[in-house]
Amino acid sequence: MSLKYGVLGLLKGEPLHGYEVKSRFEAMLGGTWEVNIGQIYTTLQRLERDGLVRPAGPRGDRGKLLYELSPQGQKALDQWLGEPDSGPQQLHEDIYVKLLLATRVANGDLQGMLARQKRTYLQRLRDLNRLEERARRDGRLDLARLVRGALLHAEADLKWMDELSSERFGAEGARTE
Amino acid sequence: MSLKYGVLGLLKGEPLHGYEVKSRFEAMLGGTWEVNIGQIYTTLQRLERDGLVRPAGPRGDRGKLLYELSPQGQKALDQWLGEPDSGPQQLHEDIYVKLLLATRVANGDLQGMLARQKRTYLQRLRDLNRLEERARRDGRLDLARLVRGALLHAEADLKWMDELSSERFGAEGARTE
DNA sequence: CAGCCGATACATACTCGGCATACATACTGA
DNA sequence: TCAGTATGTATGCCGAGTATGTATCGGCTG
Repeated sequence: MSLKYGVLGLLKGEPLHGYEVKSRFEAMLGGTWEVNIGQIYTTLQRLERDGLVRPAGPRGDRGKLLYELSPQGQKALDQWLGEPDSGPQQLHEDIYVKLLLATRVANGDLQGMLARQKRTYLQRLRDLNRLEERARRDGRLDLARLVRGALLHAEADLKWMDELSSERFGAEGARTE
Repeated sequence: MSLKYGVLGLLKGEPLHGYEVKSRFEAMLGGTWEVNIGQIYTTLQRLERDGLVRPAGPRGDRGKLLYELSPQGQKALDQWLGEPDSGPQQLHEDIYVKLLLATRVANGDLQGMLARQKRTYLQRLRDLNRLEERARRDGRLDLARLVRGALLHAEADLKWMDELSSERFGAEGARTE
């Protein structure tokens, strides 16, 4: 999502060039997020266009161009950090649409779908647990905290699936016309 | 997110034109998702380009163009419904980046940030509860099920914030260089 | 009733940001 | 010299929003 502020945050403190922004960002996320390199550069260009970052000096070594935070960039970053994250609000996610369509279209195999979904979440739980363990082993407590959040989400999803699959489904409420 | 399959699913059974796809979609989501009209048409064009839908007859009334599902579209829809949703996997969300940056940049006001975030989630809980109640009153049990999922997520987020704010934070593990 | 007016049904075009692929080039170490 | 990595640019798709345009319909007013 918002590479934009990630980049701003990394630039706070020391100027970096594009490629290094990429590696710092990925390191910060503990390897859980491989950023596309092209995206970094377009993001930097847009940030420059909007006056939030600026080149710190002329191009160096092999075309390397250091960027630094402008005062406005500083301000924008602080503001973003200061306001709460609204998250992907509401029901704008694939799983919701899939559930709705499954009840009205594939009424037959809804239980199967729930079971598959459940298996998916279980797998995620396992992955996240391994990730958390690794983060702690590496002394990356900050990362472990993030993973903890993701774990809670996966557990919530699992619980949801359990609730759903213990309901008896009918076509109730699935009509819209 | 994936309007694409939402559109396919709505087209299953009866041909519709763009504007009506929009209203059906929004009705299906119980008014929690106002779709952009332009997006519907571009989505339909792309689906036609990819052979998943096709015009059902010539343009009618006032330029109205009915679309219907092609056999391939049918197949694509069934496949999508059959596979589990992978969800926004990993830690690619704003809140994670924000937390990381907050610990390493704004170490001072992390507790404040957590508190604000908690308030945001509480508000969401209230909103979702109202929404669920309304859905049940309207006999939209399918919708209520979705809202239940969103509620569980919000609760998980809240729990996460509680865990975090009862930790004592240091700069441990926040270094990457 | 004529005529106008605002709402809504219906569609297109344009723009921007996110994200991915592909490509180019220089350096560096085996 | 060959593989890999550091570093950057160009290009294109898709999601999503804004703006615009036309036809119809249900009024309200003179």
